[in-house]
Amino acid sequence: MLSAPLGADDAAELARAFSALADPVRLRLISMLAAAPSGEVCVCNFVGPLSRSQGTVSHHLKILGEAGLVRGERRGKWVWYSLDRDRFAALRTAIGP
Amino acid sequence: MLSAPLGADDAAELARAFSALADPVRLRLISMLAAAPSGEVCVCNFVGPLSRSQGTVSHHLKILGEAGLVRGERRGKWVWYSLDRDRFAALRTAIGP
DNA sequence: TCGAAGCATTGATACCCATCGATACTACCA
DNA sequence: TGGTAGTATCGATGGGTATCAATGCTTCGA
Repeated sequence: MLSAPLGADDAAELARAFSALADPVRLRLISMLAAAPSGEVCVCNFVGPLSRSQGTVSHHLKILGEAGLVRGERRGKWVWYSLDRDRFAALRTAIGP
Repeated sequence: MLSAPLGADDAAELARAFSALADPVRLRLISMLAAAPSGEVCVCNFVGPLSRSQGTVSHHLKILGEAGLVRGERRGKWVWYSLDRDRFAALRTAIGP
């Protein structure tokens, strides 16, 4: 983006990606995932620290998943989420040299 | 963000910055500024290519300015806008290693 | 001094989204 | 086969925002 003009379609797609980062709850979800030693956090471990209902947390995780920033894996009753660091790298180059 | 947990206040501030990038019109404003040889573009040169009213363009430039991503300088009847590349570098490190 | 051009601001409107409570779905266990 | 716990989805609601037309403000030239 910082090195070439942007068409309307490309701009819309990139805007959707940044929209996923434009919420404090989602940024905290990401930072908690980044700080987890195992790289994974189960949904039940998000609800308390974020002071949001379980439904709201699930909603945010879905948005991050649709943006390709996180992915979830079901193991038994729990769903464990982790970051897709390649996706973050791609976004970083979009606003970088 | 990818290397440390995020408090509620820090998350809110970072979310405001990404909110400024979460709009296709603003992303195109940024890319037009980045592509300009002189690094500057006057407001009147944004209106046509973006297919938005002058008031709407001014609105978006204000939001980008409040986010610290662009700044405007009045010269005569015209206001010339340019990027703050340091601000972009700061955002880049927020989502990177 | 007056008019015109460039830009910013305002008020109104339509649309999107974060949030919650309630409910449905899935997996495990007795 | 129920019952329970974890997760996802749904419907409703309040707040935010992109957009435009209209208006106000600033600067320059006649």
